[in-house]
Amino acid sequence: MPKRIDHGARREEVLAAAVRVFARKGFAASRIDDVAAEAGIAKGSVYLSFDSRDALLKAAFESYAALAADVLADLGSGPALDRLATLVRRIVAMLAAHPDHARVLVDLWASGQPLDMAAVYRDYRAVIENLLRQAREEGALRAGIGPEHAVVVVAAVEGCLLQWLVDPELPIADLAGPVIDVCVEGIRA
Amino acid sequence: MPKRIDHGARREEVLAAAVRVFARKGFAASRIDDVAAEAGIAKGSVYLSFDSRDALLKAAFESYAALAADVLADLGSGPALDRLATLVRRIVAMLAAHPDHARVLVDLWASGQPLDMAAVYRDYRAVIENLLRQAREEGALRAGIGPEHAVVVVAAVEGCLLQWLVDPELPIADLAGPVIDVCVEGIRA
Amino acid sequence: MPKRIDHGARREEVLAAAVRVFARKGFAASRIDDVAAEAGIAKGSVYLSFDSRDALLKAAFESYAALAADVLADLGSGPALDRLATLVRRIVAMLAAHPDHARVLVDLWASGQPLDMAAVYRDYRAVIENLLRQAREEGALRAGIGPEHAVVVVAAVEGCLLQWLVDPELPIADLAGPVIDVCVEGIRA
Amino acid sequence: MPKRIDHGARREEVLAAAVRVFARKGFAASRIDDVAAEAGIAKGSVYLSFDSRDALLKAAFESYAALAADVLADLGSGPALDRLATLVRRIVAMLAAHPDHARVLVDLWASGQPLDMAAVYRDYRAVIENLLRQAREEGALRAGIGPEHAVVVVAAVEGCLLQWLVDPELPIADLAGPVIDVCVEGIRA
DNA sequence: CATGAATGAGCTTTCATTCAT
DNA sequence: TATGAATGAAAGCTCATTCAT
Repeated sequence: MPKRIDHGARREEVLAAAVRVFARKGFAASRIDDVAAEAGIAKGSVYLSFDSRDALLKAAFESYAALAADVLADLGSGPALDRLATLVRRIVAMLAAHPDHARVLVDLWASGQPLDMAAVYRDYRAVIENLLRQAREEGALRAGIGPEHAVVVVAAVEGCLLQWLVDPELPIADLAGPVIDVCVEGIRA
Repeated sequence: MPKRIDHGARREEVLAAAVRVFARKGFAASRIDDVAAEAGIAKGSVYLSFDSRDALLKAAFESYAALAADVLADLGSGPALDRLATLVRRIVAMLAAHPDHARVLVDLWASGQPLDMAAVYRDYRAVIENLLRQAREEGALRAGIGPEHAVVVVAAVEGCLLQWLVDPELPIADLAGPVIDVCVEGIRA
Repeated sequence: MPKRIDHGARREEVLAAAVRVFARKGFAASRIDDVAAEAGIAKGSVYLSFDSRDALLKAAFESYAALAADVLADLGSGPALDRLATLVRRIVAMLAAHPDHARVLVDLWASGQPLDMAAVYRDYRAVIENLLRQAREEGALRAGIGPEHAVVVVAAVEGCLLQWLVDPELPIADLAGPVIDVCVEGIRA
Repeated sequence: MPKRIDHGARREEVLAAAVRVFARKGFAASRIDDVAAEAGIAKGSVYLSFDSRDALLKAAFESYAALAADVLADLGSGPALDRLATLVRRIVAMLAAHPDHARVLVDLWASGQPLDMAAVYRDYRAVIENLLRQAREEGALRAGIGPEHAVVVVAAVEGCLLQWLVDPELPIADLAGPVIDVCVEGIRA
């Protein structure tokens, strides 16, 4: 077997395999053997890239967090509520484009502490709070709506994700529109 | 330990203990020993009430589903959107009143087992679709909003729940208001 | 529930139930619950008649040993080889008449020490050695045959039993004839 | 512990250890731990070679069946009854040479599992039926004796085995002679 | 580096036995 | 006496992790 040139690349391959496996059977039912088989390497070799089974889940988390951070960054210019609509569309598109990562989210939610999911949602809300603050300054916001409603916008998107995860029949990709109808158009002045 | 008279009552006690344990450490990390200790009985005695560890999770699911069904039933009379607001308030109140059951939800979402969470959300959406249909008939609905936005309303509530589960700092009990602001008032004609 | 008058009778009932259960599923797979259910009493009540699960097997052994002893006793009068033939017929008839007891024999054979199966076969051989000794005195025995062939006669019968136990298709009841052909007629002078 | 090259060899070692343990304490009382200790490996390692405890018993059965098949094959030429005598001698020699395998036989008899001991004895009888048929054609058989007496010959051997298993004092190795006296010489014309 | 045999802690589940009623 | 809920010691099996090759 040839020696590995790029440790990082192998790590990515293994992680990708792990995410596929976790998505397929759930983290709890996923064995290191499964991940190794999916990656096409030996069980022990998984440990060359990751310290433990939990480290794989942590990496999957970080991988998702990076995806999410990408989406949250650089929303362009224009009216704040337009940027909010763009944000919603992008998140939904991202989830639909990475169904395996999305599926792993339930395991991340369920996995106790050491994964700072709270921070992910805190950042998420912070971005939207900012948009709402700007929309308020632009006078674009209906009375009674303010940054404190960011949690509801996040909820609408993540709640759609959740329903899709629980019931794959639900067409996640088509849900950006309805969410925007309610959470963007519904709060417009 | 004395003889039990009521098998059903003991079953409820064990289930309640299990739900507390699952809420505290997550289902994956919960041992039958933990449940037994929490219930104050011997490990083997858990099996007098439940066939297996998985059966405990299933029972927790059913227990939650019953709670949810209660909330969905009997929304009173009055304008449909008022009933929708009531529904949202009730669900949030129910979740806040049963934080342990709520915490177990992530395990139910993550559980690969045949728990039919999908049906729970399907029923949930169906109730709201009806309310939206009635609101439409009452002429209470803004243009562009219809039964197909039920998924967003469910999402807003479940998404708040999710954020709370992931970050217990978030005051779930205070979130009914914001959700109603957006998802009820925001869709009003 | 009425109180028991006759402890011994209840003991017999339980033992009979146990023998049926052991015959049906083998001792290893037989649970105290099974025996209790078969006897129509509660699990704990089995312990009123027997000290332990092993005690049931021991009792089954003693029960069989008594059956066997009965057959060996009182073979009537007449030429020794005729009595030997009678003995063989009786043993086979006894086994065929008590298939449950017979089936339990394999568990008795397999069950290690504290059951003195060795003594049963020792007694068995002793009786036949006596018959062969008498046959010899009667001049009824072929040259080269003597009391030391008792083990073979016992073997022929028990070997038939064994084949029947392993393969219930085999008609045990019809096997006395062939055994006598070989083991009685075959050793006649 | 170093890496194993030959999986099959390790399997044989574990099986041999298992047979020794089963012979010593009986299958019912044999723990996987015991087998592992006897084999000098860790408990979990037993499962690298065998799927379950029952699989060990099945393998022991197959191992014995192979031994038995060897003995039944290739009885040489010569008069059928001489070959029958050879067969008896060989079986007894085989049993005496493999006392552990022989001891496990009672567990195989008692095992409720689908081990098809019946087939072993069926084959066994078929071989002897053939020999008796040939003896008949050779005119070597006493009147009244025929292939239907094969069961008795098998019984005589297996019955000796049984008595030895139940009472190890009995000198199995010396029993071929008496069996032949009765079951071969006794049926000769 | 890569491998996969070996390990053994840990977990679920079973069930003989006890004993309060 | 009769009951069966309660117990808890066992035991089978799994699988993350290690490490000799």
